Amino acid sequence: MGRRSNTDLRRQQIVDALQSEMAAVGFSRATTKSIADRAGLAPGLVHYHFKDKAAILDALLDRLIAQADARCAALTADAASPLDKLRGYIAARVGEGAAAEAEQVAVWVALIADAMAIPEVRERLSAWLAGDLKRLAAWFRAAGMGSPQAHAAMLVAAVLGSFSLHALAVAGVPRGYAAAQLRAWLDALV
Amino acid sequence: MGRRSNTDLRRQQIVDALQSEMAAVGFSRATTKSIADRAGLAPGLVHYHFKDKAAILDALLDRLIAQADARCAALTADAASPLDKLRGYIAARVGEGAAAEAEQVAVWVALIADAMAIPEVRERLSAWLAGDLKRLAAWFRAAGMGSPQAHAAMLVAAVLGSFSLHALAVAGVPRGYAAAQLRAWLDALV
Amino acid sequence: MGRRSNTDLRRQQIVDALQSEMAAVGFSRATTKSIADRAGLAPGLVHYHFKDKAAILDALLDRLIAQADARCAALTADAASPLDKLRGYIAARVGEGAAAEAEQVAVWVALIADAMAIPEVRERLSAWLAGDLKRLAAWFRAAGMGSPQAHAAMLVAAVLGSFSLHALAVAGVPRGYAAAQLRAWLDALV
Amino acid sequence: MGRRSNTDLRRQQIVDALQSEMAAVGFSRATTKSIADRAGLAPGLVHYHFKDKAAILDALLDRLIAQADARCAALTADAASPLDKLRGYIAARVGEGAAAEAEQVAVWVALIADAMAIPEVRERLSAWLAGDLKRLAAWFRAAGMGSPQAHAAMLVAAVLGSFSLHALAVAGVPRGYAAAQLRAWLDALV
DNA sequence: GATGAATGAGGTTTCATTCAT
DNA sequence: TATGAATGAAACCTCATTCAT
Repeated sequence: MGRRSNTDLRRQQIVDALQSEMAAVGFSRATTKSIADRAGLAPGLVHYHFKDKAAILDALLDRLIAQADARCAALTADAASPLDKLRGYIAARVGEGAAAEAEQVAVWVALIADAMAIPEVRERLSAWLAGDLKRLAAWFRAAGMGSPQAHAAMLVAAVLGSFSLHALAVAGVPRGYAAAQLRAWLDALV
Repeated sequence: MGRRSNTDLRRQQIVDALQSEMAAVGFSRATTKSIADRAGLAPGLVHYHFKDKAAILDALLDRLIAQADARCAALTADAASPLDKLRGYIAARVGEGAAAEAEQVAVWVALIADAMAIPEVRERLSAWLAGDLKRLAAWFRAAGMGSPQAHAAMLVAAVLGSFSLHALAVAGVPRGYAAAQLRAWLDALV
Repeated sequence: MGRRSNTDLRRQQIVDALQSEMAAVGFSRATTKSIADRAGLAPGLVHYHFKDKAAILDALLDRLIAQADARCAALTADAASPLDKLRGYIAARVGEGAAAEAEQVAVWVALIADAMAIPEVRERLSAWLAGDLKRLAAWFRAAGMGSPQAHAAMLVAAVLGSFSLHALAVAGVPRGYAAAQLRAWLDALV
Repeated sequence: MGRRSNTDLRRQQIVDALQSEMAAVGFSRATTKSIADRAGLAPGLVHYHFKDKAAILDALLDRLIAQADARCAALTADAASPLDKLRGYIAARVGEGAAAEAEQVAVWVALIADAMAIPEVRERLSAWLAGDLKRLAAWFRAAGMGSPQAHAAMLVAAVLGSFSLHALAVAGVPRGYAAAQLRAWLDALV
């Protein structure tokens, strides 16, 4: 008896819709109605499944971080050396199809800007990146390089910056430059 | 003979205020009232001096680009070699006091995110960065390096990314890492 | 032969829940969901058993009036004199455990306020109180007192007011003052 | 230069409108639109002058309490004895034209019900009534009567209850019964 | 130029009610 | 009977913009 719950599906749809909206117009320009429309749902339903707009953003952040972590884990798992782990990280972040979808890249850029205005988001992103930084620094150290933290910061910065450049669709940016350049930089450091 | 016009002063105050607001909450969360308050002016006055909110953003963009260009010009003007010009660029963008003020950095990050949603802003930023890219590529080429466009893109990406990292206040980022790392990268390229 | 109907139980549960909600937040702030939650039922079930929110209120009013009447009847039934009937009324309304439960008192106060906005409720309450008034006036008259209607009105007013005072949790109100004071007032009238 | 402020006038109008709305339908049924309509103002203007609905209620409470206090002060000021002060209090609360306007009485009844659901309102009302109670008890004591607190509570309860009875428009309630009855009760106590 | 009130569209959220299962 | 998702109207509030003074 009773009705089967489809909450998980609906939540996914709504989070998908927010992701698209954020890529297109950012978080504060995304309206609950535009999200509902994009998801093909009635406006009220959005708030049936999420307390408020911020909760959808939260769920999206969960997902993006999980995806990024998974991708990174997959590409560093069977790395033989710290150096290979670093290569895996680069591939995970800016390699083929890494952020192949322009949408995902745009979302990250929007997210970073919004993070500054929404404390909770800022803290989550900041903490997550700090974790990446720490892990990268450890690998740089294990690979016998000096100033591992500076290298780690540079690497993360380059990744984030390549997202911005991509999102802005700047003319004159060669295809696949980021992965190639970062790998070359890494090799030069050894 | 009437009073002296103070239009320029007022416009500056308003643009200053928008800059602070954008650094704090981004463009779409900045309200005309919050801008007016921060400028110490009455709300109505904002629209006397600017057609609408977008016009203030336009003026801010004018100023930010002019400042960045001026700084870059100053630090590359008397560079003897292409390599020194590149060093000048790095210093201009991430050197001591370059964007020393957290506010300016935050504004750039916000601007990039907003750019994706406001076509006019996106085109201006994109065109401006494309210009930087072109100039940098020319210098890389003149310095005898291969794939100058890729190097230029990497350099710009690293700069933008260091802004994001700074704006997010990520823990574990060493002070002044960006300038040092980019200079070392440049030297290694030679 | 189907299952045994539990409609009556369900209706009771729902009315109970509305009573609690009204005591806590009043009728218009009580939502069908909050009522369902408190009753431990699914939201949809509320409207299966009641046409709409107003119908639950109606049922609650039925019950509250019936309880109050029953209590009054019990305490005046074997009164020997009109004066004893009046004493019974006082005991029924403000005596030990009369509205001992803060919840019931709060519900009455909320009900009276809502009555002003919901014509049907107002008419029912008004008619019911008019009946009380009439009965009380008859007893006052039978006890040989002048201006029986005024006495009756005073008595009812004092009862209702003591509910308000109780619901507001005003400091400095002695325990059990209402019954004591009203009995003394009655004795003084003789 | 500039525009003369009319904030005080507007705030009064808005508070007036809320008072009427509350008398008619209570606080939670009063909508910002209905308040604006009644005040003859545009909806947005309400929020220009008040942060939110609760702020209007706050201002209304300020005014109602001030009016009630003023009336009480006026009628007890030149009382020769504690007993006369008590008579003044009764006149102030339920005397001729005291709450002559049905609207004011209805507002008080609505307010008491809402008080239970809005902590801030409850505390203000509760504290204010506690103050009345204290003052009344002092007068009863000064008049040489026993259990002054109980008498004070009874008096306040009777007043509040007479408001409820009035608001409900119960049939069979004699005109002016409250003042007469309470005066008689007071005399009998001596 | 300057002030601050006024407007009204639109955004977020709530919720009574309906309905598919 | 029962469940819980779905709907859409309406409530509250925000804010860019206009306008009277």
